[in-house]
Amino acid sequence: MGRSPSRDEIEWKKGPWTPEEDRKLTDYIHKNGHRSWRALPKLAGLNRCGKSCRLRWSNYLKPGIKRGKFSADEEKLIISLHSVLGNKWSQIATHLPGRTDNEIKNYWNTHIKKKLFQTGIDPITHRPRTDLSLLANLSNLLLAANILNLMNPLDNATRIQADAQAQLAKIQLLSNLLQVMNNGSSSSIQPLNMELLNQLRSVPNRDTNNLFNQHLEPNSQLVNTLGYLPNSSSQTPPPYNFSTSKHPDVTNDNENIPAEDADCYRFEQGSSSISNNYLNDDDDTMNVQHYLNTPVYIPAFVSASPERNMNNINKPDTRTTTNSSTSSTFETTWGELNLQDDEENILTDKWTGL
DNA sequence: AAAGCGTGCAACCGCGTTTCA
DNA sequence: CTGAAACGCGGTTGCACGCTT
Repeated sequence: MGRSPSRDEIEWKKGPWTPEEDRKLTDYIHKNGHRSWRALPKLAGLNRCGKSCRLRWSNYLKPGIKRGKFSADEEKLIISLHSVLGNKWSQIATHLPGRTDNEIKNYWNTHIKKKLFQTGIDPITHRPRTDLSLLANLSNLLLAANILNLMNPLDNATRIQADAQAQLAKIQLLSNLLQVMNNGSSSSIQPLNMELLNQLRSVPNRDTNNLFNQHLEPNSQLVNTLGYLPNSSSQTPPPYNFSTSKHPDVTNDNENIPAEDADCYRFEQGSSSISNNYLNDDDDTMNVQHYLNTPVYIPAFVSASPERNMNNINKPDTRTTTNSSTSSTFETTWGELNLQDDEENILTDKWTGL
């Protein structure tokens, strides 16, 4: 619908508010409230349109508005909420006391969006970027790493830098490749994957643990930022996406399954031990049946993905995990989840493993 | 020192929705 | 019921500020 501005409104003052105008507006609203924004400017002695007054009040002058830097928790919350609500800034703002929709929107556009993009996450879909330019950049990174290694094999500093760069490139590339390849998809992308995969294998790696053969920890930065691990295998994010992470209290002590191959851990009711607890390839998806209607302990970022009902997650438990190969630490919040009968197919259909 | 450039954010604009006479 | 006015929301703009060249 909309309404074209009347002649009077064109005359209103625009631009930044002066302290004097702020004082007039605040004084007036404290004394009289703001029943009619349209009538307010005249009554308050302001040469501003009602809309401008409303915006100034609700975004800046209203008591209780929190100014300043967003905390890490607030940032996480914004990202989580955005993954569910999209650009519904006013709805997001209702979950952040003291923050306005405008402030959250600005923070998203100037900080978070950029941060996610640099981390390789599409800020719109909240899934890893799989666009060709990104893959091309990674390809260049790998090439650079190769060149650095070849240029000066005896120079320790250069070698360390090249190794670090190669490691980074591998992690990013492998992560993206897996997402693209899991797509089951597009024949045009597959040859590119193979080419990049070969590049990946060709990068020299002086570590005794060849990264390519290691089991990757989930991208901790991504997980901590998003609260869940996104997956690009479908148009909409899948309800589940198992990671290789494990609860620190759990040791995989049976069936000769290497701990790093276990993807999902189940606590026996009334016991701290685990059994029949792994899902590490397609055949193991059958084991899902054993999980039905029993508590399953999985990372909360799995269970808290957008489609799931958050109420199903019990006993949140945040633990710090150390990646032994990189000595890096990251926090994962675990939760107990009761799978329902009708969720079996979701698990088996969406399960994607290395 | 100054021009150019990038960044962050307050404020504006346009349009959809709700309210009310 | 209808249409104008008011409100609310999301996208965009423009300016101040800081950094780089």
